[in-house]
Amino acid sequence: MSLSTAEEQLMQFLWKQKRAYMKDLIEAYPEPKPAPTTVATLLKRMQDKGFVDYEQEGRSRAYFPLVKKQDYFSKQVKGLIQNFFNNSASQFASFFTESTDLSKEELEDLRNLIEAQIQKK
Amino acid sequence: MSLSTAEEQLMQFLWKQKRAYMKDLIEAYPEPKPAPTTVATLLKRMQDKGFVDYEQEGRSRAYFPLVKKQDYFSKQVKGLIQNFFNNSASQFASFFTESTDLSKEELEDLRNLIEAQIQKK
DNA sequence: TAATTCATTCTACATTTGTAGAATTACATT
DNA sequence: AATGTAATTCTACAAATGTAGAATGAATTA
Repeated sequence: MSLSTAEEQLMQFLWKQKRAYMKDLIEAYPEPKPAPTTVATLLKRMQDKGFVDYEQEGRSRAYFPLVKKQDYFSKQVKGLIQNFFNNSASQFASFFTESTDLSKEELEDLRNLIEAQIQKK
Repeated sequence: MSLSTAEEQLMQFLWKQKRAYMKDLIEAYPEPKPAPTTVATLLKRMQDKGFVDYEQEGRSRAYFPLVKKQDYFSKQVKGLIQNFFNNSASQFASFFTESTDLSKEELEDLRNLIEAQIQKK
């Protein structure tokens, strides 16, 4: 089960805020903001899908993510690699570094990082 | 406009075959294969979305992709980077190399590749 | 206390997606 | 020519998604 586009957007706000009330979530949206009922529906569905939960806190609810952004993200990338690179992460990596326009500094940082990883092996 | 999951799967077959008849596409599916009408519907929708076209070839049609796999893929990655790394490709890259479990050889290949890119700048 | 505000639930409805039957057409084969 | 077979079009329908009004409840404030 995964998130739809609208749900994912909302999830982003939730990841950023860690814990949020309806009010905060609506505020996070750019204009034109959705109706509170819309957000409520999305939250409900996301809860059914197991991505968020809430804690009743006095009058209203404090919503929070159940899934870590990192984990969700990893799954996305894994999916992409599977679909487009026949599951080869390294093939993905080379395509990525070639097609993305990284600056010299960024490339150097990246090289150092990889260097460090090689050392570990 | 982007492809739905089912459409994307079909697109993968089309990218692999470059040019294909209905028959070939259905063959590409694993069991249980979808009904021909299902594939036809998907192709129609993909055509409306501008992702495929066909050439009438005698009795039947030769379908072919209008969008390159690379381009489509790039857009996907760009979207991910935007959503999860605030548009920083280098941040994405480091997260990627850390979280993916590349072998020593793969890492070395990657380093060399990056090294070569740095030289170019 | 009455009026206002905010969150939540219920209900609803249009659009998109996944899937395919029925009918039609056009060739392929007997 | 008669029949089988594959491709296409039309139609349909259930599920998922995007969006929100109406109603309700509860807290806030005038």
